Amino acid sequence: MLKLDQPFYAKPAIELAPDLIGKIIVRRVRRKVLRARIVETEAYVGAHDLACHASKGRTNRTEVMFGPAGRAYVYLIYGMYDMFNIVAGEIDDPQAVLIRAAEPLDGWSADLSGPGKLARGLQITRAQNGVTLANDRLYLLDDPADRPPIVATPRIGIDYAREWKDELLRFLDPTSHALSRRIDLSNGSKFNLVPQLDSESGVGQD
DNA sequence: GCGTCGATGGCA
DNA sequence: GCCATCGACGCG
Repeated sequence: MLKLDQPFYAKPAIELAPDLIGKIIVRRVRRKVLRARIVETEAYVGAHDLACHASKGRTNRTEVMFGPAGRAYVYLIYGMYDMFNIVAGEIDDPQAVLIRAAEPLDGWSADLSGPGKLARGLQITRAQNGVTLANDRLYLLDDPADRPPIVATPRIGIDYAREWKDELLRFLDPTSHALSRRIDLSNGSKFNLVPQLDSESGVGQD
C-alpha cells in the first residue's frame, strides 16, 4: 500500500477524479483509525465550470482551491453538511474533486453513501479545510491490486449550471453497493466506461 | 417504490 | 435567495 504523495494530486480534476476511485482514505481520530475505499467522485474543473464554486470568483471560501493540489477543501452546505473535496491542478487554477461515497473497511460499519454522510462518518469538518493530505491524521493510500471499472455520469445536484450540468464529470465504481444513487440500468442509458490506463502517473513511493 | 418538503446557516 | 444534502413523510 502506497501513500499518495503531492505529485499524484497535481493533475487536472478530470483526471484526478477517476484516479481516486478505489483509493483508501485513512482518517485517524482520537485513538481510532478509520479506513474507507472511495467509490464515487466528482470533478469541478475550474473557474469556467459554472458548477464550480470558484466560478463566482476568489473569495474566503474558495481560497483553498487556488492553492496547491493535495489539500482538503471542506465547506458547509445546506447549513448542516460538510463536503470533503481534494484540491487538484496547478496553483491559481481552481479545481477540486468532491469525494461523494466510500465503503468502510476493516469491518467498521458506517453508511458513507453520499458526500454529507461520508464527511460525517469520517469526522471531516471545516476544521480540516486547507490541511495537506500528507499528515498522519488524514491521507490516502493506493492499493495497486484495486483497479475497478470506472463509469462516468453527469454530476448530482447542479441543475443550475446550464450546459455544465450534462458534462460527464461524476465517476464511480459500478460494482459498489455504497453509491449515493443506484446505477440506472433501465431504458437506453448507456454506460460510459472510462478507459483504463496501464499505469497511473503520479502514484509515488511511500 | 416514488415524489415532495423542511431543516439550517454561510455565502454572495 | 440560493445551495456540490439528507431523511421523513404520504401515497395507494
